[in-house]
Order: sequence, then structure tokens, then C-alpha cells
Amino acid sequence: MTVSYSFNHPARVAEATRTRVLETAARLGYRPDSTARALRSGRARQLGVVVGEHLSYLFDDPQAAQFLAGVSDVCVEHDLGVVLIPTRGDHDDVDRVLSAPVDGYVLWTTVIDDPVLDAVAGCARPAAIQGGPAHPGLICVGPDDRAAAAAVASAVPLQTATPVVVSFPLDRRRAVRLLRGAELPEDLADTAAVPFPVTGARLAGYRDALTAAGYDWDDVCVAVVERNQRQNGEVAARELLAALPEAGSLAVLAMSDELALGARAALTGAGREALLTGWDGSPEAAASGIWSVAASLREQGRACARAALGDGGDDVVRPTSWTVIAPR
Amino acid sequence: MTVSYSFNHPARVAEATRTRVLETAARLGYRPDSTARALRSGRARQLGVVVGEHLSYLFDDPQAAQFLAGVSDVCVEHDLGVVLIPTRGDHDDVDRVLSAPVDGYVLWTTVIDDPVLDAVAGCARPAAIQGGPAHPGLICVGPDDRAAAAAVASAVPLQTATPVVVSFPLDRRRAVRLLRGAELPEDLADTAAVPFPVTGARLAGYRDALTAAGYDWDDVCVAVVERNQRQNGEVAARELLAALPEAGSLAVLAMSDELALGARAALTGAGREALLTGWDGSPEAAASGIWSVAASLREQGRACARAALGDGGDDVVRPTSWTVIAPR
DNA sequence: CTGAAAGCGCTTACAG
DNA sequence: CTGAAAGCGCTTACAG
Repeated sequence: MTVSYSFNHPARVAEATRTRVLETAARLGYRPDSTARALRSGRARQLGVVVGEHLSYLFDDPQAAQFLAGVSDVCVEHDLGVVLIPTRGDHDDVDRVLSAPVDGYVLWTTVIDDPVLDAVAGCARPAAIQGGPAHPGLICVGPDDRAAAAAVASAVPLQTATPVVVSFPLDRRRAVRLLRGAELPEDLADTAAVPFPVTGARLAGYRDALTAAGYDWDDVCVAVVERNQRQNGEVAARELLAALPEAGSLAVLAMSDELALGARAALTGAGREALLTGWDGSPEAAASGIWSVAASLREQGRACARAALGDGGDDVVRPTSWTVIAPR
Repeated sequence: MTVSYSFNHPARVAEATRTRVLETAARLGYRPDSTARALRSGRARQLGVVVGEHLSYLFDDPQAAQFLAGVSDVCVEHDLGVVLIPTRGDHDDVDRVLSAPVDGYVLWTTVIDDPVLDAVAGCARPAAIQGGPAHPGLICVGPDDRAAAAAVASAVPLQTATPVVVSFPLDRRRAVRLLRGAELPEDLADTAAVPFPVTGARLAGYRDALTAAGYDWDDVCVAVVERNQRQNGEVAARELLAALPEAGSLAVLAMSDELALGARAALTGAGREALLTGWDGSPEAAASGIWSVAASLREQGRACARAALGDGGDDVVRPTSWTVIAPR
């Protein structure tokens, strides 16, 4: 059809014909049907954003919002639609995800043993996942958590204080525990031993920094919290204080600003001095004397979208930038 | 094809045949292609959410996030995809919106003179818009702003204080002004006179309440701000104080909690007592002695999605619930 | 109860 | 430079 050529390959049609076609189309309100176009071309021109568990969580979390904004930056640029695909934890999640008319997937906050992970990794469409877990068939986008954890821990004067760690859960059982480095798996990157890869990588980074500073990781106290909320940080700090009654000031390496702020409240309440590191680069942490790591989730969203478009190489891991933020 | 019947009309196929088809499909990883299905059936099974101006704004605004969560509630329930359609203010916005493979539209924060509004209203697909403006061809979803404004204004003891209004802009010129009720259009619902319909409706509600309380609207001071930010409320309050040096305590009817909080800061700074009303039901307002109106944006999102699905009647306006929140 | 046929609206080699 | 033909993967009357 000459009309089709006029829209898609203007050079192949005589100028006059093309003008006539386009004008008539405008007058008639005709425009190519995107569904038919998608069927014929095999490209839906849409990217699917798979959101673990409840979609509403995505919208309650400002970090997630930044991530999604990054995804949509790239999609606007390439004139692609963004389709939100919530998973419910049903068995038909896999079906819904694979049935979606999209050219690639961006995965957000999916648990490691989610069957959707295997399904998406195994399908023909490119897929990127924010923050891991690394998975054959998925491009893993995110900061190098281990390096960033080591850097933020090294930013504080470790020599002057007893280092302790306030850690995210190791796995989805989310058991609250207080243990020593020796009780943790040797290989923290082994997702069989530490199913939450972000937790493992950050623990490894803290270990790197503490070992370099002359501490024996085996003796370091690690408080594992259930969730990333301020009060969990408070409880963890109290337990650490109880476990280390003799220690002087503490250097608390916490995996989030929220946890660090909670720990700080508990320590201040107990009249104890402490150096603290968190994560996420929140203004409140910086204002509260807490070192932090800032990694732009918007940038990660952009990187995920590009990967899910099949742009760029076939690298399995795409590191994104991060910086250590000193308190002000 | 028997396969098609097995998936879509199981009753029309013998039990044994169907089982065999489904098992084979599962083994082969076959599932119906949604694009082909959409082409054939004429239904994309997707809803488009048209987001005015920049998509990233959507994600910076927690209210918007709630709205989107409401839309996705309904879409999950009906197994529909949610496609985000950002508009850029280009001339090809209309084209992009109309080209999207969706069965209906939900419009969010679109300005009244947006050509997308006419385009969407004029197309065959059902469309709903949050908060207005009312537009032929669009289903308008939102609380009754006029009634809610009257209710929140009436909730404060108006007799004991001089009432003043801190208003959103009347139009997209967003001129900062200080005027009297008499200078405002008589018909506040006339979108030619007051292009921002929410502003007009709330002004009308305040007028209702003040008139009922025995005040002459013509004399009431109305400060119009440029944007909905705290500092704009502060500036407005200072101007009101300057304009009403003789007045005792004020009753400030502000169109948002942010504006009310700003006004409160300015008045407290000037050592003045004030009763205040805001809008949005924020915890901070409630904790600061400010009456407010809470209207669930999640509920509005749900209502928009249902309307955009073509569910329900052909009513042009779908009021959603609201409540006046007293400070605690 | 099952299967062959038409057609949804496009795009792309291909022939004129 | 322009147009007739096949086919993307479905669904749905229709015939067997």
C-alpha cells in the first residue's frame, strides 16, 4: 500500500503522492493501527515493568518512583509505551507476564525465588533487573554494592570506634538475629547461602573495609533486622549495646539511612557516641551526621530500560554510578 | 481452531480434547499471542493513563501515586494492562495518545486547553478525567469540590474571625493577586472566566459558606498564589495581614494543606492567632490545628479506571467521597 | 464435537 | 514510482 509507504518509508513515495496521502489521512483522522502494526512487525513497541508483589508499593516508595521515572525517560525518548505488570504471587503471574505484548522486561523488587524470574530469563525477550539477583538470561543493573559498602565504611574513622553492622535480612524468612561475622557464610555472594544478593554484597563490602582496617570479621557483631524501618534500627542498636557493654563508642554500618537513623536514636537515647553509615543518600541522614551512599535510581531505571530494549552489548552486569555522601 | 476454543470457550470442546490441547500447550510453552488477539477482537485489554506534562512529576507526587495505584487496582482485577502515556506538550502528543493500543483513557493533571483533551473526548474510546475539567465526551471523576469547600469552611467557627481566602491560580497565567470577592467572576463555574475548574468550584464553596455565615463575599479578601507550595502560602498570608491591619484574628481558607501551613507559619511569626483550613488531609495539617478535606485519590483512580472501561452508566460526572478532617 | 475459511489492519518483498 | 498479494496469529461464524 502506498499509504503504508507514505507513513513508514517516505522516501519511496513521490513527494506529491505522499503529501496527498498524509493530508487525506489527517482529514479523515486516519492513523496506522498500532496493534496491526505490532502483529505484522513483531514488535509491540512497549516495555513491560514487572513489579513484585503489590503495585501500590511501587507508588508508596519514592525510590521506586524515581526508578520508574528513569524507565519512562528512555521510553519517551524511543517513543515506546510503558506497561506496568504487577505480580500477585499467584501461579498465573508467569502467564500474565509472558502474555504481555511487550518487547522487553524491566524487573523491580522481585524476590530471588520468584518463578517469574526464570520465566522471563528463559523467554526470547531481553530483560533487565534492578539490583540483581544475577540470573542467567537477565541483565543485572545496579551499583556495585560491595564496592560501595566498602567505600562508605572506609569513609568513617574506623580506628576510633568498635565497628558493628546493622544488616538487612539474609533471606525472605527475615529472621531477626544477632550474630558474629564468623557465623555468616564464608562466601557472601553465594545466593544459596544468602538469597538476598544486595545483603550479601554489602556485607562483603563491610567485611572488606573492616578487614583492611585491621579488624577480624569473625568477631564483628552483625544485627539482622526484619524490615527496613526506623524502629528496626532502634531495636537492633539496643541489642548491639546489650551485647557489647564494654565497648566504647560504636561505628554502626547500617544498610539504609532509615536503619541508621533508628540506631542513632537508640544510641543517643542511651547517651552513647557513635559514628554511623547508612545508605540511600537521604537529606535527613546527611543532616544527622550519617555517612551514606547515593545511587541514582533514576539512572538505574534508564539503564534497565536500555538493556530491556536490547540496546548495548550482551554484558550480564551493568554497573551504575554511586557516591559516598559525607554528612554536613 | 480447536486450540482457540480450548482457551476461550472451554465448554465448546470435549473435556478430553481440551485437556490434551492445554497440556500440549503447556509442554510447548505455547500461549495465545495477545497482539493477534487484540487485532482480531478489537480490544487491546489495556488502559492508557495520560499524564500531563512530565511523567516524572507523576512519580514525585505521592497523591499522584495513590491515584495510579487506584487505577491499577481495577486493572489488576480485570486483568488489563496499564500503559503510561506521557504528554510532552508537543504537537504530536495527540497522535501518540490516539495511537496507543488501549481500550480507554484515564487523564491526570491535564490543563484545560490541552488539545489532547479534545482529541481523547472526540475519539470512540471511553475516557475519564480526574478532577475535571468537565468536557463533552469525558467522564469527570472527583469529589464535589464546591460542597467540600463549603463544608470545611463551615467546620471552623467563622463568627469569631475575619475570613480570608488563599486561592490556587485561576488560570495558567498564574498571576499573583490580592483581590476582593467582588472582583471575581459572578459565575465561578464558568471555565471561560475561571479556567481552572477546581479553583472555581472551591471558591464557590467558600462563598457559599461565608454567605451562609452572614459575610458579604464582595468584601472578602482573596489572595491568589502562583503555585501550591508552602512559601506561596506564607507570602499570601503576609499580604493579607498588610491588607487587613485592623482585623483581629483571621480565618484562613486555603486551598491546600501546604498553603495553609505556609500561612500559619507567617501568621505565627507575626504573633497573630488564626483559624485555618486546608485541603488534602495531610497528617501535618491535622497536627498543626488545620481543618482539611480528605478525598481518596486511590478511590478516584478506581473510579476513573472503571469509567474508562466503559463500565457503569453514561453519567458525565462521577462524584467520589470526601470528608472534613478536624485537627487533633 | 471438530476443523476449514475468512478477515482484523498492517508491512514488505515483488511485479508492473 | 505505484499497486496487487501474501501473511503476521488470532477468533468466530459456518459446515461437516
